[in-house]
Amino acid sequence: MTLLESIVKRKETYKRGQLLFRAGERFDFIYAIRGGSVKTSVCTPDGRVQITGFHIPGEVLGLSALALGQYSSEARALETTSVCRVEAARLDELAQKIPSLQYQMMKIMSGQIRQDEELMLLLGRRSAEERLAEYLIGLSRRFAARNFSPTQFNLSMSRGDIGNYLGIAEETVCRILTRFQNAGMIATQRRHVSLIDLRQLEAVARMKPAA
Amino acid sequence: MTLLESIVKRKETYKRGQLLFRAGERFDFIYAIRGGSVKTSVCTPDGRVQITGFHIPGEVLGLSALALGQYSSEARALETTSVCRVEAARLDELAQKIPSLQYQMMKIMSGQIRQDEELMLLLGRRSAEERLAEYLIGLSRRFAARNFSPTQFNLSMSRGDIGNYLGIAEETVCRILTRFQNAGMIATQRRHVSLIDLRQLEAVARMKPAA
DNA sequence: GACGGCCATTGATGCAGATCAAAACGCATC
DNA sequence: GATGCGTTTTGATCTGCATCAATGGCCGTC
Repeated sequence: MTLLESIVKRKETYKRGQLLFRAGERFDFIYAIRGGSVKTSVCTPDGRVQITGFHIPGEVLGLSALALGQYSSEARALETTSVCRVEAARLDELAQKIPSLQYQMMKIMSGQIRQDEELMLLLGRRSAEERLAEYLIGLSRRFAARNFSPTQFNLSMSRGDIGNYLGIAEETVCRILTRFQNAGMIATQRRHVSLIDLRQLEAVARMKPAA
Repeated sequence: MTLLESIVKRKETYKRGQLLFRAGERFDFIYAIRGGSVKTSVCTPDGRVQITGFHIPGEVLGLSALALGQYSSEARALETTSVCRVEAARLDELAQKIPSLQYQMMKIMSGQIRQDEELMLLLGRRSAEERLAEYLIGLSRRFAARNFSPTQFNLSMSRGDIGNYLGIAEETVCRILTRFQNAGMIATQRRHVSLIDLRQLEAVARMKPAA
């Protein structure tokens, strides 16, 4: 990633709500996020949408387009976001020059698959409370990894987005957040969240009898 | 894939229920399925399981292990299955000799990501009936691609497996299959399925108001 | 060919979470 | 600082599907 960045200097910024790419479009670029955040989503022919991920700086978007030469999902900025854009056509060239690049890309994709598997597990087998607890913990970890506070952060996505991502209704997200708050596990005010009792949150995320 | 097969001749066979690899194990091999079928699954610390895919001949397993050097999921034969096993350690060597190999692998992974996104859409946003209809249609397509009958086939997985994969209960799978049968869309007897009215099935898979 | 285990099917009941409805709040614009 | 819109929150009701329970069918084993 940092490697890519050092090679290709093409930067772009997107404002909240702007599209980076949409599903079906020709695969021209991969995107490395430098600042801000992005959501990716897929949709059914009849218009229902599933958000497949929220992406923060340091992550790479667009590689799933490789197989068919067109993007499989759409990507939209959640806030003002700056990216580093790399022409897909130049990737082959670059890979020739930098042998480790292809390996890096494979690692990224491999990691994406792993992450998707986790999400499937979440969507298929867990209660709404577990999903939300897991979600908050996951965010906390990701922020920690970027040297931000793991216990105090701002959500760049709406309750509706969170619900969609987790496969639950917007209202249920609110209700459960309230429940967590009453239990003294978190505090929220609008999009700002404080995780107060991470241990208890983890207990919620991992409880329930076996299947 | 065929490329791989031509290079590395290491073949193995597994009987119904045998493990190819399990989650957390060191990443030693990738597997190309030659005959039979395999299910892959991930699980929560507390033992709940989510099946992430059913795999048929021509498909490659294990690439998601690349990122962390260990398998993220487990793979188990659904019936007698023969595979072509390639040492992970040799992949780098091979990639040096055959430039297109890495590209092929990336394509496979990219395709896997795409497929996972579809499954997430399925798990997150669709009713049990739609899921099952979609599932049958998907199987039909895959069989057709391998020059098997797209309307008559045997399921190598149990109702329980199907339910787990689709995020619904075993009993619900049965009930809906019965419903489809009563509606004249399919006929089932035990693991043999005939798709009678594919058009109607497609209608079920894609209906319902938008979100 | 009878026993035992697994898988499939069907029925009855309960609940988590969707959906519908409406109020309260924050934020941007004028 | 009033207006209006999008977001969040809370309440009431409804329902799809899980869960519990029981029976029946198939297949392998002795």
